[in-house]
Amino acid sequence: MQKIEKLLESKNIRVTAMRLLIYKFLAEKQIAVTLSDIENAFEKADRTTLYRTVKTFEEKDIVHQIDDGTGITKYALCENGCNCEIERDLHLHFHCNNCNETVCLTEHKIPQIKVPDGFVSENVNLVVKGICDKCSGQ
Amino acid sequence: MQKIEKLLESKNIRVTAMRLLIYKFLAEKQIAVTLSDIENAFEKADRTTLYRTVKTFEEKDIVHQIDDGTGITKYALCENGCNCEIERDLHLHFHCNNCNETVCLTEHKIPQIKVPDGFVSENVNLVVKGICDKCSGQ
DNA sequence: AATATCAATGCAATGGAAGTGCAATTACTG
DNA sequence: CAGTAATTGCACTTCCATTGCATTGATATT
Repeated sequence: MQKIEKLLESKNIRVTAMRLLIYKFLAEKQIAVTLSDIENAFEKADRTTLYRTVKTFEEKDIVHQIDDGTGITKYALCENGCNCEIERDLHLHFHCNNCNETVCLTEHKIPQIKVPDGFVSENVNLVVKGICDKCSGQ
Repeated sequence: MQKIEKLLESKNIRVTAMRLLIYKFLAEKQIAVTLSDIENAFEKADRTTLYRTVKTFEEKDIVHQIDDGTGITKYALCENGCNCEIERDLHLHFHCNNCNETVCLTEHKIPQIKVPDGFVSENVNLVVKGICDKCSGQ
């Protein structure tokens, strides 16, 4: 618990009750969550606060944004080998068409993508869609 | 010009002036366009009509949708080796962070993506971001 | 401990994109 | 040419993202 406070301090953002709660919520979830998910979990809090908290986390590389093609932005903690700061580009996400959940497959590296001459690759967003392990009955 | 009519007929959708114009517009553009782009090009026409026309094209595999991470859905014609019908999944798109344009790199194949056991991959969306050939001064 | 300062929060409102219902119009069929 | 079905235009709604401003809360200084 102290660990979260240390983390926030190391990122130079103030430690508040709200931020601790939201961080904990994200940490408990193993999947990427939408703002609505967070809203539902903290009905007492204001949407804007949650929004700005997540945005702050994003700026400070505490969470990263995921665009899984559902049209709704999702967020997930930058840990478990995510290494946003170092290789902030190689995001591999899996979106389940059945349960609609999106998970980060951080342990699976993205193969090198070749682009034509004249193009400069700075960043890769890769979303694989299909059926996740839970839904495939496995 | 007759070619477009033939195409529409072969897809079993009616040939209308609107559809011919929108198709021509998409064909002229070498990049993926948003609904707003189309709106700006056809200011006399109604948003809804344009929206539904594109949706119809999408259903009939005349255009495909692109989610390049800008949060706004883009569309591009399914030609030049796109082969939506056959391998409707292997979309490689390049989004330029400078000019904000998105192009289809259909000639560049996506390498095989491995997913963990229990996950079933049905579909892959890959967007590479960076600087395009026009903007790199090349 | 009181206060000044700046950040964080809550409320209200806005904007943009996506989507729907319905009436009017247009295209095809016989 | 009439009838049917699809297409178009208008109005409206919904949902998510975002901003302005006043208020509350936290940190630093005295």
